Amino acid sequence: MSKRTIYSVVAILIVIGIYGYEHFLKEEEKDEAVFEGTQVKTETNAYFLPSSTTGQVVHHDGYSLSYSETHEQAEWVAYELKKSHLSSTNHKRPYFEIDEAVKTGAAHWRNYKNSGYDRGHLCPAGDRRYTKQAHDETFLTSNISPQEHQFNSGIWNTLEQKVRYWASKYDGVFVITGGVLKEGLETIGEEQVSVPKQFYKVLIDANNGNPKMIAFLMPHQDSKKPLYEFVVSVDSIEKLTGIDFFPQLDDTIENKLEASSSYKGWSF
DNA sequence: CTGTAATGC
DNA sequence: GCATTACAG
Repeated sequence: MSKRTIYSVVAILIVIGIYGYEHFLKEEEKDEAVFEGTQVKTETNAYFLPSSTTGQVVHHDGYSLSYSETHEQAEWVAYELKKSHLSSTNHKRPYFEIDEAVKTGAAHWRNYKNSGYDRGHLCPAGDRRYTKQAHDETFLTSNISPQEHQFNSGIWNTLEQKVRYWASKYDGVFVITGGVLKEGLETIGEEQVSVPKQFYKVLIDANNGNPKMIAFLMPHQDSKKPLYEFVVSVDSIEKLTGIDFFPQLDDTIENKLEASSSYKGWSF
């Protein structure tokens, strides 16, 4: 073969490659549009996604998030915890990585180094133990918030374990969680990652015809109080954060469920 | 479970 | 930077 022929073949291959790659990207986008738009709750984790106040929603395989560039962390992380997700498999802790899907640039883990605060998971690693891939995916810096170790390993951990208990008991729950982000918070690191003064968790169990919700709001400090002392209405968290939870629900149902601060139906 | 830190290559 | 080990609530 002459050099010229080889060059031609290479050129053609590159063109085919670029075309194929773009075609592939379009297919991906199309899938996602269908996924977010019309598909209902059977398989999707998009169905219960809250509104974003930042305009930057990122989807991963195991969870979705809305990233706040000003606070260098997610304003919410949302995921479904199915009963089938619960696993006792042990995985080695990987290193935290910058979430490349966050286009404004997610924070580096060095911001947390020697800050005195934990890299506190929002979507807990313990909820994604069913595969190594799902587990490791929680170690993105878009999925963490600075937390006091006493809080993280204390009452927050207790709440996360209670969520796993409910996921098992009610055959799955949908979880939305994050820190309450406001102006003027203490920050850590060069990138100024905000340290929330409160953390929230909102749950919905919609596995039968009678959906139920529960929401928790916790001060950023450990506590010996029982978990139910931290139950609040979803409405109050919406007011605090500006996030609209469950906008896809029928308004009548949404209004009724979100106004309630009762934990009837959730066994502690 | 939730994590940090020290050490060695 | 990565791997291993030790430690703490």
